[in-house]
Amino acid sequence: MRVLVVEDERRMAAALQRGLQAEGFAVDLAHDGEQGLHEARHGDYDVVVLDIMLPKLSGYNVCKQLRAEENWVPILMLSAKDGEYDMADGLDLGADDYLTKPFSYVVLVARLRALLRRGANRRPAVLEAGDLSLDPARRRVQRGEQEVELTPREFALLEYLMRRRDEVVSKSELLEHVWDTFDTDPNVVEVYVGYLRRKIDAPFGRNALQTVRGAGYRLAGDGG
Amino acid sequence: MRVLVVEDERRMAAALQRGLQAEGFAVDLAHDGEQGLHEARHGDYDVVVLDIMLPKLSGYNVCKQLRAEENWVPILMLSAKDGEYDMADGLDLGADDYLTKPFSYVVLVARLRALLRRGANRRPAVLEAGDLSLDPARRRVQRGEQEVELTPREFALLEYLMRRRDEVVSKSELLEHVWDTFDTDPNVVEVYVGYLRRKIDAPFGRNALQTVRGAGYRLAGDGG
DNA sequence: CAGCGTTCTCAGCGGGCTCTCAGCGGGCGG
DNA sequence: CCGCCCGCTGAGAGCCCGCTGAGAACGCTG
Repeated sequence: MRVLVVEDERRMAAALQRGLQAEGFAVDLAHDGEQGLHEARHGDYDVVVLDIMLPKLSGYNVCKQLRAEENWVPILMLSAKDGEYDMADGLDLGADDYLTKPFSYVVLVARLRALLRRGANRRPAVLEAGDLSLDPARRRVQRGEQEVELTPREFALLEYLMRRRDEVVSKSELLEHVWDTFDTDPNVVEVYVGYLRRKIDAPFGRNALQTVRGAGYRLAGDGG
Repeated sequence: MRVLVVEDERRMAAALQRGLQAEGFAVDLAHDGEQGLHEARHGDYDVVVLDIMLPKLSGYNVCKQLRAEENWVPILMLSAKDGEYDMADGLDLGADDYLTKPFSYVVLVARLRALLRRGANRRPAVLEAGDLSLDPARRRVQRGEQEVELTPREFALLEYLMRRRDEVVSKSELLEHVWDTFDTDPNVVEVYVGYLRRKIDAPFGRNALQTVRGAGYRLAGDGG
């Protein structure tokens, strides 16, 4: 199991490395946020231990950045007891667990194993675009706190557009991937886009579902 | 899988060659920047391992040059620990990954495989000419931070000109590739060039879309 | 069988987009 | 200096694209 430890305090980093190697992990170190982000991107790790207070780029931002890139490597965050960051924020940003310094190796190792066991790369179920969220597993759509009811076809259409958010998707692509046909009248897409707009945009005065004349539709990544 | 290793230190180069061959790669060597650039251009490699400190032409410049020529072969950069170049600059210039010396074969090979897996030749989605940018997937055009709205025909015309930036493109070529006809009145091209100028040049006091009397049009690579 | 929800078709309409045309201006050659 | 030709532009006609309301077909449930 490959572990990346991102920690600027040399003594702490070295201690973690020794301790984890003794537990049978392959441990690499990064000593600042930028380096940590880079290693996490390219190093193919099973789990990342990420200090919050780091030079150049905070652990907070490293985590945010990774998740924004759809990188779902499990992250365990470390924080000093009275850090300026609230750990709850860390979890909101996509960390999977956290520990407050000081902590014991035993606890750290136990948490790491728990993360690994829980199944790595469990990408969050929900797709998001601004305050618009869609949960494929639960088949739920929300605009902010407000739940929105969709028919199966509407749901499939929105899901596909959200997976490709910010891209322009042509009607023929939608027919192929949502309707599973290609020689149908594209008007049916227009009709369903209209239905969706009346449910997720119009009631909220928003404009997430944009028409790109002559090209297709685009779901705005910021939710309109 | 063909790998080009550009490295001036003979011993290091030979060691890399042996190590990578043992992993099943076909390895070619270049011993300075100029030679490396030449090989990378013509050798049809799947990935390039590029040292930064090189005689004649730095790896830094080799990378920059290749990207300027729209060559998107994956590049992994190597640097001495305290090199004068910041690795972040390397990534800005279009390298895909980097390693700091000393490194282990295991890590190098893992990174190479990651690069290859990630899908080589992932050309950047956006076309650029100075501060003018066009993103085909998102169907977006920007002059600096300002977004510009284009109709489908205007967009297609600008996309074609940007793909051939700095070249003079004749009206008949434009009719063929943008309008998909050849016996139409070329005046329609003049009309649309006029539309484009009013959207991407005039409001910004720029002059990207240049007329070459008797020959056609040229889109200035620096955005005018 | 009735009632309901969902999907899809159809036709009309409104407007943006495309293209044509004619007139004008300026560069260039004679 | 004159005239021609190339390219630019404003106006406008027609068309095509996308939106919408209505309703038919279908399946599911009670």
